[in-house]
Amino acid sequence: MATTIKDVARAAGCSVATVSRALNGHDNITALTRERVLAAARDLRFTPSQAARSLITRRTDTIGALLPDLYGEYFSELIRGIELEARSRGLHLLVSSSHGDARAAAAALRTMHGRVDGLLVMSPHIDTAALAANLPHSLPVVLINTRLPEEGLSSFAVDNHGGALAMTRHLVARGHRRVAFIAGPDNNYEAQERLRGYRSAMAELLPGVAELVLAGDFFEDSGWRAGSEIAALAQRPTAVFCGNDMMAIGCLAALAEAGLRVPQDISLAGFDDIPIARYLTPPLTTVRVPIAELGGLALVQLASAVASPGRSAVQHRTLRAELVVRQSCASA
Amino acid sequence: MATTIKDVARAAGCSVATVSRALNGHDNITALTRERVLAAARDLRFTPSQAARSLITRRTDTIGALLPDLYGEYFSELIRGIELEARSRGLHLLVSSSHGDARAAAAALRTMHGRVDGLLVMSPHIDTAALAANLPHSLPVVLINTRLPEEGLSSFAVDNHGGALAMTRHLVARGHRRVAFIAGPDNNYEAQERLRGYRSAMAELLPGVAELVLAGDFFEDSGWRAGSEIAALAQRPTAVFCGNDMMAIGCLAALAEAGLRVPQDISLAGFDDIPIARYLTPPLTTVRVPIAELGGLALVQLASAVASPGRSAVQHRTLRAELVVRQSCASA
DNA sequence: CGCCGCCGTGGAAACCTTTACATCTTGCGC
DNA sequence: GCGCAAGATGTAAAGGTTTCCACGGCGGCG
Repeated sequence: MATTIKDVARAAGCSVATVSRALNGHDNITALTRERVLAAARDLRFTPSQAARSLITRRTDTIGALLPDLYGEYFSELIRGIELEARSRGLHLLVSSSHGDARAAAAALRTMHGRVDGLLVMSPHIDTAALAANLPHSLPVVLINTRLPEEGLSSFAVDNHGGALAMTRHLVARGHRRVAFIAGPDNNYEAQERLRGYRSAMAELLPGVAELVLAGDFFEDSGWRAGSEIAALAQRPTAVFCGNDMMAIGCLAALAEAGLRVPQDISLAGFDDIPIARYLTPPLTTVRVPIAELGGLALVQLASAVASPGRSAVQHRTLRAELVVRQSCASA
Repeated sequence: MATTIKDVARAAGCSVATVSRALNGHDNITALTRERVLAAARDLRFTPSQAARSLITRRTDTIGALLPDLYGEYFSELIRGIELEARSRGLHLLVSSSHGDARAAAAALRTMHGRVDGLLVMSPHIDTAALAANLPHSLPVVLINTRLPEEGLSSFAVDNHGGALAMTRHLVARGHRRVAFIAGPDNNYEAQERLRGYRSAMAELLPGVAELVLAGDFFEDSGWRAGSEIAALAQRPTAVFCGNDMMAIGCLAALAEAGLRVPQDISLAGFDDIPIARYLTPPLTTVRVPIAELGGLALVQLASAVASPGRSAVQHRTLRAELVVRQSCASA
């Protein structure tokens, strides 16, 4: 970055102001001058210092995404949706993961401040106090699947409760009475909502029938462990509803290993409809969550808030989660 | 960002220089003064303007990652490996995807310049001319799985050829003679190397036996299409080696749909060992590529180059790709 | 008891760009 | 042909931080 706008000005034989105007496509400039400047800039391989530029323009053309993790298909999809919209708007993407830790999230939030024009925050961790305390109030923020008492912030979420309700109803409607649920992390808002959906449906449709909830953490491994546990149960459930697809994948492997056929011996359902869900054997019955769309929508909202501060209305949207019936569930 | 270092100085009753020193942990400052400054900064919720800071320090504490895509388990793993190391070094991560287009990659490279201290570039697209022309020579760059004539750049790669060789040999050793290969994109360097490995092994071990190469693009869909094609073949191969795991997943689904059992009726192998490979039914025999490690190593090298420019030696490393035998392959 | 040196602090320059404002040129209308 | 307006270009300030240099005070050593 040895070459600055001054060098270009000297080479083109004009002032730095003219160079700036030529490079930024202002129109009050002669075609000839512009050409000379562009040529000089090209020759010198000049790229403006973003630091100096954003110091004066107060824009970074970058948005920050704070996600709980960057691992697995779910976040991969989310990032894809975000990046796609960001790219089409000429915005850069700064990613950071909090690893489920609210404190780490708060720290990341602080260091992002000043590097980005806006923030996309997904923090399903239920301890949102630290988060709220560190949300910059000078920056547009859009929340994704995050429960925050804060009012003034736009938020996009998925109807986790409704989705879990629908899936549980579906299983019960197909004759299952012993339906197990593999839960996500305790302190995770989305996991709680899905669990709540399962419980509502069970209480509603099968009053008196005991729930069966196994612990999990949204990763494959925990699904595998829960699956093994289920396979060894004396009173084995006829259907297993996993809190997300990743755990369903692990569970499926454990069930197969235990000699159980899905769906003939036991039905299996997931949640999220990650891209590979349809390619499992058997293809997984799950709840479709428009992950990429979720990220895209959030970015669009954020971009508009960044573009016209104060003029873009706060928006709360809950995306529908719809049942996707494939072949991993049979009638009991 | 209304509050600046001046405000803090006024509140703490000292000069901006002192505030700067206190905040940056310099030691030539009284404990009392430091405490006063920190308190003032906390009260005012002060965060330094990164733009101003990096304008003078010439550092952004950010590294850019230019990847072909952000989709799927492979890149998810790669990003995870990168982010983990970046986070532990206090570096931020700016991601961008080129969608396999060399021109887009070049453009992204240009706009990243000035926003980052160093660049991690993965561009398996074989048309590297545009890429090379746009690589900033003022910034440390580390290449991942990218073939570039450029000498002075550190690079990390995976032994795609060796891995494909080993897998093909494994299949032949188990008695397979009709081994199909589902290739990746034509213009992709990694895909080419894997194909070359398959061809070398076939020519070496089964001279005179025809190769069977089907087109693919590294995504599930293409694996599915190739799988359907294979299932319908009169002279059906006894083993299918997929250029990556994603296509293997698609292929597996297609084979199952056609009523073929894996591995009893047909063997299936993949490449990459993405996290879910072991959870497929049957667990996928594949070639383990240390994806996260690859990203991590590249970042470590880049970070050291950034920290001490000119002092860090150029490094070329090829990571071994090792066979992982699971249950998707049987003897012919 | 006096001087030297060190430590803590303040002032100001430097980083590089954008943009408001000033200045100059040129063309057009009267 | 002169004046005015509009358009092109230059000058300089501003943006917020870090750091070099200078300055003042205090302690230790002679």
